Amino acid sequence: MDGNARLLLLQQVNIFLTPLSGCNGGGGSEAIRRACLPTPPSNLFASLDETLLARAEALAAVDIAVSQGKSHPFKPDATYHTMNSVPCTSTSTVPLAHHHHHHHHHQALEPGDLLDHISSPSLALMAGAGGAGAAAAAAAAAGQVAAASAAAAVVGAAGLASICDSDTDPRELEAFAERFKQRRIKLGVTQADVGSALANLKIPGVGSLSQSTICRFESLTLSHNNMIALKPILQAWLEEAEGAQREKMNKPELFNGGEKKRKRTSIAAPEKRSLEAYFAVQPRPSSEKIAAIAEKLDLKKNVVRVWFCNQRQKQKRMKFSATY
DNA sequence: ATGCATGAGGC
DNA sequence: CCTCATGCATA
Repeated sequence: MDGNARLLLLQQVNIFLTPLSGCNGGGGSEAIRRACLPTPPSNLFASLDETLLARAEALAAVDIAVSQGKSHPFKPDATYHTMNSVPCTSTSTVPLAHHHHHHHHHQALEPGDLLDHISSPSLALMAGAGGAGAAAAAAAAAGQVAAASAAAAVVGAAGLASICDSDTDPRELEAFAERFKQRRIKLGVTQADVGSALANLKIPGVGSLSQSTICRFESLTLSHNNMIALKPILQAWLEEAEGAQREKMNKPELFNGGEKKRKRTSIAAPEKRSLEAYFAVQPRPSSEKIAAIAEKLDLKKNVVRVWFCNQRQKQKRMKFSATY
């Protein structure tokens, strides 16, 4: 009962100061664009059945012995392509060196958490094709335009002059996220509150969001497109909330009825290490491999499949790397 | 704050 | 079955 309440309170208090949020790195035009890499001609892992799996597990074993710290230089660079060729007012052209905003972790760290970097450095493949479509759809739901421009780069000059969102730049997003959090806290509002309050904005196509999503926005652990899509919405809320701070935002969003407790299967550390090792070798295993892995680790196949999906998603998240 | 999950939209 | 945006349940 009040466990939740306490959690929320903790979240409100969990604030860290921003060292240099004021830096204006306007020259975001040189976004990182790692388009489709030359696909590995042939499947090097073709003969992978027992051998590689075994090796992966061996790696995992070694990893157990070696891994102590959680810090490592690996940065899963984001793979968003900024196909936005709109000549907006985004011309400060001051390519700053990207400082690494450090993503703070909370107090309770798990011992065997993620260490997705046992990988051979050669694999940095990303997909750019499916992203645009899905992003466009998602953006449509959120009432966005940025993704639309990406999906239809050709249409850009056609008839839509409304695509002047000069916020494709990670720096700007980071700065906004930071400001957002600060102001939100100043309003004495929790992430969960923000999420549900969004529905009150009555923006077509925009409903409520969860605490998770707000949190992820603030900590930049969303995809680039997702960040861009959410920014204007959250910005709208922020202004609304600050403007009407004198009022009582009564949000009687009541969900009644069915209790369908979803259960979260927890993958034990050893299994997780193995999965990570497999992932390093082959991020996208076939159905058969997944089945094999699942059996070895004594996990449900679907659990393994979802794990790989989530792992891939993680890799694509907003954790920028230097653009040097 | 994050791990595992669901579902929509696509090939 | 994948990717993506999101969320429930939890550490």
